Amino acid sequence: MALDRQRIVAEAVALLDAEGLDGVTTRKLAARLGVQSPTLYWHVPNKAALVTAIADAILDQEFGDMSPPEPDQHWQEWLSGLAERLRRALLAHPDGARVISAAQLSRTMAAISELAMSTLVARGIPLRHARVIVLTVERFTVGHVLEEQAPRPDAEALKNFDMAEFTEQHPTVVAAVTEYFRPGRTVDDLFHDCLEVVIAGAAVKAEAAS
Amino acid sequence: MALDRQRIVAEAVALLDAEGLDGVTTRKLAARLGVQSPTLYWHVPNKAALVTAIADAILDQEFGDMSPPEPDQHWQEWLSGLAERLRRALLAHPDGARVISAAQLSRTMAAISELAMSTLVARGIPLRHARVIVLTVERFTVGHVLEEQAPRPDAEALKNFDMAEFTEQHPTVVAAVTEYFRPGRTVDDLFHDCLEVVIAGAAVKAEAAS
DNA sequence: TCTCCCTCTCTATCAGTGATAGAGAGACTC
DNA sequence: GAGTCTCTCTATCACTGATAGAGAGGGAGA
Repeated sequence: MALDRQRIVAEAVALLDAEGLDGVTTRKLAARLGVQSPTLYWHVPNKAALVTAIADAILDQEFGDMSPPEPDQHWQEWLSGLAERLRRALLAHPDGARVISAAQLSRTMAAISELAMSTLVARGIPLRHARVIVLTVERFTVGHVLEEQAPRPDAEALKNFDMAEFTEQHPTVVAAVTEYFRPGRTVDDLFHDCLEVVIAGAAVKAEAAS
Repeated sequence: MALDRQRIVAEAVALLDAEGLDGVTTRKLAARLGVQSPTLYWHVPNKAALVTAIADAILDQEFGDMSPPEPDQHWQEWLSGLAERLRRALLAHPDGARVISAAQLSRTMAAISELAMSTLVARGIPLRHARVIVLTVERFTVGHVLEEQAPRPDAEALKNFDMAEFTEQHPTVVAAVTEYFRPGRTVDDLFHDCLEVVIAGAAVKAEAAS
């Protein structure tokens, strides 16, 4: 099969899935493609461009079809769904959030912003506020998933970690975590609750502005 | 001067300031300390631990003194100030947000969370909601600064970038950016406006819960 | 004083990284 | 058939985090 940019990126995503972002090296990627690593540089200028391409591929998988809300749908609900989809796209691959935050000038991310801002404007929200709301939702979502995907601390880090001492110094944090994750609650609920905070604020600001 | 962990971390922060996170290598750091690189491994188990230590140092610079709000201060205002301080701490060093998001089990970040959550609880907000609000503010702030500190796209990336085409495909985004950054407006204003969205949502949720 | 041990730094080396120079195979064009 | 363009190769570079193991120096106990 002929080697081209598209096949390189597809294989890079597969490598990302198998080994995480740190495992995506030019040599391993080339090996998977049955080729020597310098060959990749004929098709891709450098690794940063490759990561950006991976980011676009990841987003495209979830945002292949992007559509504005139905006329009878509240924009809050629609925007909330967009954020949930963004999170799903990032969680679908190891280090997905790191990949997106390392990407430079992602086309797909720009398309998402365009759709979201124009949708809010169409609902009568002033452009300035539309931008602020969309940026807030996007950045919160990326920040949140980044934390969700943070690697479990390695053994070396845990050796110096005294749970009893931590509990003593951070009783509220520990209580909040244990209280929050009662049986049946998941990390999805946590994101949903946090997102609700952001969306509620967006509604307040939009109301005040229009 | 004797080499110890504290001096290593201080010099690592200086190196971060001079060259950014990618410039913080064990060799360069050792050279600055007048020592060979393997020596560092006597004092620090590995590079991840070093980065975590840098993260704590960065946060400590801004959060050396942490205090709950005055009795007559609204928690919204206080929490907002906390987020502004967090942002300032991250912006004070190149790649500050990347450093914090790469840190594993930062003590200082935990202390910030503890103070914030306990403060909200003391103001009558249920523990569950206090946690959600604090996490939302923290993750939004890190996500936002991460984007603020994203490197300007390199020349290679810009070569394939057609501004006219981008403007055509993303008219709302381009219009929003140009409209937003009128003379006198800065990136600080953008963060402030986005933060207001989050805090407004927090107020709504806190009100509904208590 | 001699010896042992503990603390800390060293040299040497490893496997792996992104990237470039430049040779060369194959196909396509004039 | 000659020339050129496209793509892949080998060889190599400077650099990374990390480990093994030698050895210098000081303090403690005999």
